[in-house]
Amino acid sequence: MSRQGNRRESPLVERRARLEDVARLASVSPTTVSRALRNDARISESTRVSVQHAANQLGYIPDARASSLRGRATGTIGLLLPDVADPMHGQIAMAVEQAASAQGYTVLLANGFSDPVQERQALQVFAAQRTDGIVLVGSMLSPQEANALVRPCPVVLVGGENVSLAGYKNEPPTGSIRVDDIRGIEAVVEHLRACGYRRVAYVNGPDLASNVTRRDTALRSLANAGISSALYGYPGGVESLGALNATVDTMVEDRPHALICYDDVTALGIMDALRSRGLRAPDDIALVGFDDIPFAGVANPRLTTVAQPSEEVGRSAFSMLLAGLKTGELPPSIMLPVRLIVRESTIAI
Amino acid sequence: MSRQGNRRESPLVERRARLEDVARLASVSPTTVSRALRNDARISESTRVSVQHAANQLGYIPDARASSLRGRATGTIGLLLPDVADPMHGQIAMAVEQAASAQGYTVLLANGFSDPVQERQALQVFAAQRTDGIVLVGSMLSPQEANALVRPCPVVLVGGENVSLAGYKNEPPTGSIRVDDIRGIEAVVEHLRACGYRRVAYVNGPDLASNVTRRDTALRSLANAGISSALYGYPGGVESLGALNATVDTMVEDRPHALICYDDVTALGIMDALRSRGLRAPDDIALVGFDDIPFAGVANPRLTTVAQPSEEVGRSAFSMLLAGLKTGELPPSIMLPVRLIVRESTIAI
DNA sequence: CTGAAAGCGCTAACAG
DNA sequence: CTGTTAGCGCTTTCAG
Repeated sequence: MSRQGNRRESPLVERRARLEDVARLASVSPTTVSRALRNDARISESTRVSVQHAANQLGYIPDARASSLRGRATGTIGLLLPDVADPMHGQIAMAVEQAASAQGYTVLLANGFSDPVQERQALQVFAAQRTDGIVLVGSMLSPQEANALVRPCPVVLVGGENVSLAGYKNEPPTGSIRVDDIRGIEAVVEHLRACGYRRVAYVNGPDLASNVTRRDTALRSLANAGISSALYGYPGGVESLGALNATVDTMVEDRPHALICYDDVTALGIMDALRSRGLRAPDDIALVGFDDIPFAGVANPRLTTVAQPSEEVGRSAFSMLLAGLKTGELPPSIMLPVRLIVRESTIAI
Repeated sequence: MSRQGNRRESPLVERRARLEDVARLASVSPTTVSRALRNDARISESTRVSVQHAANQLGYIPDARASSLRGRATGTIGLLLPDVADPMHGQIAMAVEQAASAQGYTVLLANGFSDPVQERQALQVFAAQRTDGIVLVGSMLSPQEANALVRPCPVVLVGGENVSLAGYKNEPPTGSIRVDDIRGIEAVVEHLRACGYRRVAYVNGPDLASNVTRRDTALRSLANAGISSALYGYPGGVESLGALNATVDTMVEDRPHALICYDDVTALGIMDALRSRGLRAPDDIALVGFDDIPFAGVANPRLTTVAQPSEEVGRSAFSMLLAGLKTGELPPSIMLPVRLIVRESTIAI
């Protein structure tokens, strides 16, 4: 009975079946069981059936850790994003998980909360778990640091890197996915110009590449269009929808004609704060968001925004990772298109 | 050099450092390294320091699979919910992950999409990964089946079980978390009664315990209050916000005074559909939701709803699981309180 | 305080 | 077509 002979035969605490238990029940060797269960070609049909039967009878579920230890891959990927509770990130997470599980991969999830310390910890955990690959969304870490932390595990970057100075300009040529923030904002500015707004402000987001790109593009395009511009501070994420007061008070004084907000969550929060002060979009101040989260379309007024294909971002991230896993090299970076959706929060004046 | 002697000394492909590499560099045995790195009490300070140094130098990250294989626990938990992209589930997921990682646990995420087949697969994956415990949110499976699939892994149930006939009445006395749907809906009905609405309808949700409880309670309370009631079909989740037309057309004909919706997502979708038809809450039809997702408070009109403590649900789920892991027995089931939040979508008539 | 040896559950060589 | 043997990287007895 091999090395297992000293194991208790009638354990008081329920024990999971092992390969050897199945082997014994089916009267074959563990190797044969292993092969039969994985549909190895060189196992006879009759053996396979009896092994399957024995396995079912015992409720045998192979230990993924043990097999990955001997084999190569773990069949797991790590997903690190700022906050799954955020609508945009939630959609990306959903899509990544869906794509991954369709290919037999399991997703380890971690929230970084835009905190470099927490992000590093999460990456270390992924490394310790030996994930086959990692999807990193909206990280505060430089691609270099992230890669170094988990090397040689491939990492796909979504939404660019931390922005210190010109850091965001030299994006990696490979394994990175971003959305066309520049064209999106350019379309917004053109739309606002066509509407006739002469004083427009940008409402800042967190220190991520996407925000910097959107802000810089907005300010530049506005200048090019001869529209006067201003900049407001970041009022906080989805958590603090009611805590925008300081920023909004300033707006009420300045009374810009239109606001380009970093994202929809920000725009919706401001829309509400404005309403509390008796102001309504688009009549008093026009409002534009970014992302097109599901609630943007049912806000009142419905929010004009730049739609980004969040689910496709998630799917692409996983398939890029999968390609990297198979070929040993990550595919070239891609830029996903966005689309201006004009709704009710902007109007020609 | 022990059994590793046959390994390539200069691997072309970068290799992760192993315990043995650290041991060699620090001139101690692997055992000592293992103990030093885990701060075992019986290692001298000097040894510990030099081992730490060697480990850092090599960028050593212990293999969690290997250590869990020899030891007992994997330090992972499985989280299965219908859809992380849903605001409510996203918040729960966030809270579970946050609580888990604070205790050194890693979360495996899976979306079940309210599909029993996908839920079973996900649970099998968790079992294969040997998660220490599982948090099951809004599952379609019976607690019995779920437990059987992953036994002996403890599972905490959130939001009750599949509902076939009276199935939801005998909830497990242990390891289960739910919110007080009954009191929530009773408060809603009382509020609507006080407002003076005489014809109220309930808008159905998916076949989950929470929906059945809310619906049954609504219908019963309405009858008790002498208010005429009706029932509308489930118009779909967050995905199909624009696809409520059939249901809404019926409403426009029937013209109930108020609608109690299964959840906020439903209510917000209906609010928008009503607006498309020129009807506005609360003047034409009053609207009540459930959950108090972040966007409920910034809708226009702001949505009257029953607030449930989603993040606390997530935290409680994890701490209940943790307690179960430590004591070997899941704590008694708990019921979390809810709170009616009256906003603008209902008003006294 | 430290080390040698024996596995955790499984799969990948090698035989036959 | 099937079985035997040796580990995957780590921790844990059991000896010093």
